[in-house]
Amino acid sequence: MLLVDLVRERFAAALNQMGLDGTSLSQRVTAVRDTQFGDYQANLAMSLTKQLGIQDPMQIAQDIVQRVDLSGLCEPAEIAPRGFINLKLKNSTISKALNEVAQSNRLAVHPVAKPRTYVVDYSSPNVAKPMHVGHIRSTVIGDAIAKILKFLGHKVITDNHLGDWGTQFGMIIYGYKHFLDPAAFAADPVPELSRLYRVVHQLIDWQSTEKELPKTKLAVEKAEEKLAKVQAEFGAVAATDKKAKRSIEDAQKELKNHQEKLKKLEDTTEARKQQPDLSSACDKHPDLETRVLQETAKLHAGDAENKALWDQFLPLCLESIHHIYDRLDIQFDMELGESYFHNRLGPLVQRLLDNGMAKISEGAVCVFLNGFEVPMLIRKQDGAYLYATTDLATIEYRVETFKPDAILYVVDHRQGDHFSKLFATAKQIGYDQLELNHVSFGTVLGKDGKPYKTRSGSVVGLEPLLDEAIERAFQVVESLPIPTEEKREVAQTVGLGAIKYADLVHNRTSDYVFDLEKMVRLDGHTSAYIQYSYARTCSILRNAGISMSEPIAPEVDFVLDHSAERTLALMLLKFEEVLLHVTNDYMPNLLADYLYDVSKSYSSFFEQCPVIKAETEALKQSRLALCQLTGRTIKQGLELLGINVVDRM
RNA sequence: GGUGCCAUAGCUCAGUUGGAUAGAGCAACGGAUUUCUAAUCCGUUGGUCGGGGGUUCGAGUCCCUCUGGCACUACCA
Repeated sequence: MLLVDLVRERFAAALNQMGLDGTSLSQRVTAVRDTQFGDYQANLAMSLTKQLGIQDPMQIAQDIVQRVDLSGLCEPAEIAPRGFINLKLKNSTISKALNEVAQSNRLAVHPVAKPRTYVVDYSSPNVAKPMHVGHIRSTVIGDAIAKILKFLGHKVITDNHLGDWGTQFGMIIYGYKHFLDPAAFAADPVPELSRLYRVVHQLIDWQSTEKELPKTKLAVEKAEEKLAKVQAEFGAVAATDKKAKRSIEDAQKELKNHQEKLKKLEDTTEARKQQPDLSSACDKHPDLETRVLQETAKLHAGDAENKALWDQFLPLCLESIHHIYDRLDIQFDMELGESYFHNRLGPLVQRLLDNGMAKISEGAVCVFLNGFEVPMLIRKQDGAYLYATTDLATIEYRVETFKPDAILYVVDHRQGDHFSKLFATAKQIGYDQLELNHVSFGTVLGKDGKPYKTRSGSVVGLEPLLDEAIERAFQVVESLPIPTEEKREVAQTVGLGAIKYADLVHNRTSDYVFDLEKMVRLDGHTSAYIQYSYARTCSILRNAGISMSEPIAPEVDFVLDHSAERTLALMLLKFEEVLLHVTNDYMPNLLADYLYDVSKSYSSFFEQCPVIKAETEALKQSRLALCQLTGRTIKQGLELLGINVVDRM
């Protein structure tokens, strides 16, 4: 049981005596914000003045404190101005709780009383496209959430819902048929497939630029005219009339937007001139986007040639992305891509038509939703199925197969609209008991505050980033007096941890600026600092001849006289609460923050409290046990974030 | 046009169901080293929490409004 709940129980009993709802009110006993006030605070009195008809919150606080029995748990409660009740745990309470943690092989984190079944859908890249920095977030956040849920005793199925059936395959199939470099393909097929993807993508981009250019020029002209008109009409009164001023500003803004777009298109046109070969290919393959869609449609329709190419390409692509997952040390329970659900789409749509859930509108099959202006399209006019169709079929499959209580989609926030419609559709067609949750996250930005791209505008590949992080870590480790082989291992662990931690420590809903230099800096708020703290716990235990895994005694009498000892001890006891808190709203950054706090508390303890040279044997035992518990907590916590530790670094 | 998200220290970011004097890291400055790992610790400087209004005993947090930014906006995924 959580320490805070022990305290709450005592308050609940006292509040019940007063004729109040103790169970719910006692939730207002929480850890203090500011440790100068103690360990816990009860913010009850000031909110009960009306209910109790007593004006003075201090008097209510008095009443509560007189009734609450904290014996054997806390020091006598103190009442502070404005009715705060401040609590301090008895050191014996902390010592007892620490012993429970020490004797437990899971740090006294209890399996949840009501385990749920979760399907966690994360990473889910399009396999034919090269993986880039944007894929880190889904992968790392999803992995951490799944591990934490599992550790808490939930049943968790992780699924990498690969994009292996979409337009991108039409693109590489088309590229393969027209732009293949056979020698390159024979030598190493995956880079050649990536190149084909990029070529086709480039040509399509150029063609849409061609189309957009005249339109945009026209739009700029129109915006200029509009601005002139508005200025003529309102210019004279703009200084005094807010509305007039606003009209002019809007017109200016509109013009600026169109001008910027035009500039971009012109730049693209200019860049195209630098590549005459590709440019002429562009002319030879007009309306490429349609051609690509046709190749995709043929694949979906079972065309023998395209299916054979797909069968040839897919294993190659999978091998390539698995190589990255191996490096990231990420495993999935399943990898059922979109292609897996292909055969379910037709029957699903037919069933929804038959039972009246879906209707045909303008030749497309739609599910009309309450609260949404536009319906969910599940089959196009041309008979092709959509992303949404696959998603519904996937829900259907998951419910049939796993009977989950919840499905989590760890996908970036730009797909929020899609998911709210998807979930509404699912609910409407009968999945109303299922928690469908879009665990969304923000965009990875470059230092310019725009989505992270290279200078030339292409996305940044994932592997070079991993290489660089590991290389930088290696440079730091270089001087350590350990074998080269071990240095490599340390660099690997530290470099990878740096990238994962930097991603996890940010609130997932925020955009964040990707700054490799900062995250591998190895000081400040980084994983290296936490890993270093772990290595220091190992070092002390090593010097004392004690193992990390075995409890050092059946029972330790923890000495908590030094404030650094006490702070560290309380920090260690918060582990379970933090994990539960993480799963409340699927926020792994709370665990990342916690581990940093543990490390800071440990560093402070390390500076001030000699362990092996402690004044007495009893003190030494107590401090050794604190080191061991710190090490175990950090190791377990980082593991739940998908980050490893090393014994020395 | 509509919908959603965001705005906190010079920079990058935290901030729990609304709680006491708003935090961390980096940067800047000043200290600590006969070391159980200095990849460390201790201290100083730094804020009208975008503006205004409201609810509340109490608002960075909830509501309204304005400003600024981003995203999404049915036959792509």
